[in-house]
Amino acid sequence: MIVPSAKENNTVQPFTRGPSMRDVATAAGVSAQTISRVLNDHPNVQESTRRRVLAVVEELGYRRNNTARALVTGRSKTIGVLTLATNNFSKSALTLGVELGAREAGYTVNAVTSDLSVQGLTSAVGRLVLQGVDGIVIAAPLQGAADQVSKLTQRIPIINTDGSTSLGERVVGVDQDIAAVLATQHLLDLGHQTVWHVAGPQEWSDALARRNSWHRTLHDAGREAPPELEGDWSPESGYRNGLILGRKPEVTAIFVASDEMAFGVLRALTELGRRVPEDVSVVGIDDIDLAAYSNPPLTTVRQSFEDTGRRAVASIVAQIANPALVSTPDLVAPTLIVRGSTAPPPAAD
Amino acid sequence: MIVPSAKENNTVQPFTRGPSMRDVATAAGVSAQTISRVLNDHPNVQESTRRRVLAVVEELGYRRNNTARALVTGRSKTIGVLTLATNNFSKSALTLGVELGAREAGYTVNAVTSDLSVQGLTSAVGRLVLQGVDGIVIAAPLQGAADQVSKLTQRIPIINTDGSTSLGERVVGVDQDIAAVLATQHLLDLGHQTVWHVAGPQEWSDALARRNSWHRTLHDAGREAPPELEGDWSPESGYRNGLILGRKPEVTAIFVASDEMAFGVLRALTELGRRVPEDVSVVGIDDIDLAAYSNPPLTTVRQSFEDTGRRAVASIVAQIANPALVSTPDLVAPTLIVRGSTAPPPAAD
DNA sequence: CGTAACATTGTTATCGATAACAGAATGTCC
DNA sequence: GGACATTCTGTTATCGATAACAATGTTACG
Repeated sequence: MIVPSAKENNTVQPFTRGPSMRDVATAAGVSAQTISRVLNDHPNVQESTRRRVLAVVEELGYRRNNTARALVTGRSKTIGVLTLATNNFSKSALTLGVELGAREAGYTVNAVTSDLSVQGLTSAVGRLVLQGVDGIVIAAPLQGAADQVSKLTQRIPIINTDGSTSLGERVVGVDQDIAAVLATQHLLDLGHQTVWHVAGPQEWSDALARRNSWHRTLHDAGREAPPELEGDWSPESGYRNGLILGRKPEVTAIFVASDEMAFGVLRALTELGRRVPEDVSVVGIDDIDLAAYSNPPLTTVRQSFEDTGRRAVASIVAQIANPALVSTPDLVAPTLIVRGSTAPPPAAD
Repeated sequence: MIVPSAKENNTVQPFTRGPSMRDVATAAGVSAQTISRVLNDHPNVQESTRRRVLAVVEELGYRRNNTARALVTGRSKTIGVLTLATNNFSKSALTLGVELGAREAGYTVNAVTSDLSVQGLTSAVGRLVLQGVDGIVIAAPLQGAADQVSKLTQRIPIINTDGSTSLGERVVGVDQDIAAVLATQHLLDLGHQTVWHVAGPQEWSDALARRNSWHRTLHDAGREAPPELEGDWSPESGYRNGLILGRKPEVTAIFVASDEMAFGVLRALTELGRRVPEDVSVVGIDDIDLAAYSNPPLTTVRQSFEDTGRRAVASIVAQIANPALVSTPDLVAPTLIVRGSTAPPPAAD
């Protein structure tokens, strides 16, 4: 698809640079420092000079070189965000929130992805550090990589949205204990004897927290907790586990650790001829955009990843401004959204 | 949530810098230039010096400062990607592809989002340019912003994944004509008299191409094209339009311009008591992860946004390496995925 | 053996901005 | 009116790397 252009560029000219601050200074008849002052809104610049400088800036189409600026200030005005290299709703919602929050705070976002390996995570963080980001939002379970990552980021504020405190770093997110209680209790309140659980990958502390909270809620209600199944967040894994659960006649209520897996569960139950919610009730977590449009519409626990991303950035920015700040975990409570996938259990025969 | 730390940091020390190339040079007893040579794999460095340098690098935990490097080389090793500030499948799949492609090519990704306004798009591109990205992938309709954007990016390779050639820039993506033909013809082949269309926002040239191709396909088959409806890519807009179409008894086949809208259509039809696919057939576009798990599973036209993202980066990287390159549009053909949402029309009464 | 070609390393200038300091002009107060 | 603060602007050094050039030492070969 790519062919050499007709007029071959003989002069090796890797790139052209635009006008520099010096060019503007010369054109405006002032020193470069004055240009810098104007552009940085420093006080003590005469109004007439300011106007003249801005006019020349406009005329030359001058744009400040942030690389040079970053070099001398030590600040890149960039925030890094690390996610897994998968495409799911929560990941992209969080990234969006980070981007929006960053923009409002005058930062841009450097996004990297990784797999779950220590090697992958470490190198992903390494890439961010190398790019000189001013702070990092991590939306992935670090696990064994925590040590190496913290070594890399000694001088950089870092925050985790996976609920993990393994790094001792700051945590921003949604209270997963509450989320699981809301889901489980909702099903119990409807009259179900017990609630089955399709958990997320247990290396995610969010998933672990949901599982534990589900278990505790059942226990507190005096119910036996059935063995839990585990998925990998994918709809396909939900489908697989749905087939297993759907074949057990005693299953009447399922709490699925993510909406995307819940879609798979719904599909499996339908294929097995078990009606939702008449025969089996299903609750998800997340409230993805599509949750209201499944058949039946999915009852779920809403957590705003976008908001989490924004709060993560806010926290990072605060710490950049004042490294002496320490913060306590910042968790917000999710809310239950009741739709059509839950109902009382079928009348006992 | 944020409180001042106990031990107040008195010395105003905004940040600490790690060891520099000079530090490594001193420790290794060579010049800084030699360090640079070793780190850049230049030839003509004696094996013993190379080893000594690498040892010192390791020992000091030295990491090269990419900002300084970028300043002098004029290359930031960063690629910018511009998307809309929404969270849909295609956007995040594309971003993921860009990230993966960039990583393989030794680049990182600077992601910005925008709304559809000229002002928003211009400033988003401006932010990327300011950050010194080496190339830009645009996944949004530029429309009126094209002029200003091209002014900003004169010196930077740019590529568009929305099928739009308004900028004269290079285009990478999926052939939307074929996509719409596949969907429409599939429904005609099943015996439907005509095919209704829920289009995407017509400012997206992809959406426009699908609409035109749908129209042409019907025309070529000698069928009357019914008036098309238009959504905004959201499931909710699909739902709204689905309610309209579902109330028309003559509607037996609907081609929806995205899977997410198709979910809304499915939901609306179900609520109206029209069975899919027995009464109405529905085809989407994209093949999102959840498409196989709707009720019924969605027949759709698969296009890999991740692949598009990768190809976009490959093209950008090629042009960075050789600015003299020109390229023709690089479109790949999508494939039809037949699932459970399509069937022959109900027997005429 | 002398010299060209090559291998290896060092020196200096530069990228484009900002910080820190310095100097000139103006204003203020007793 | 003189001492001193204040306002405005310029000069110099610096951030951390690389490019271009220079300077050695080494090898090869007629």
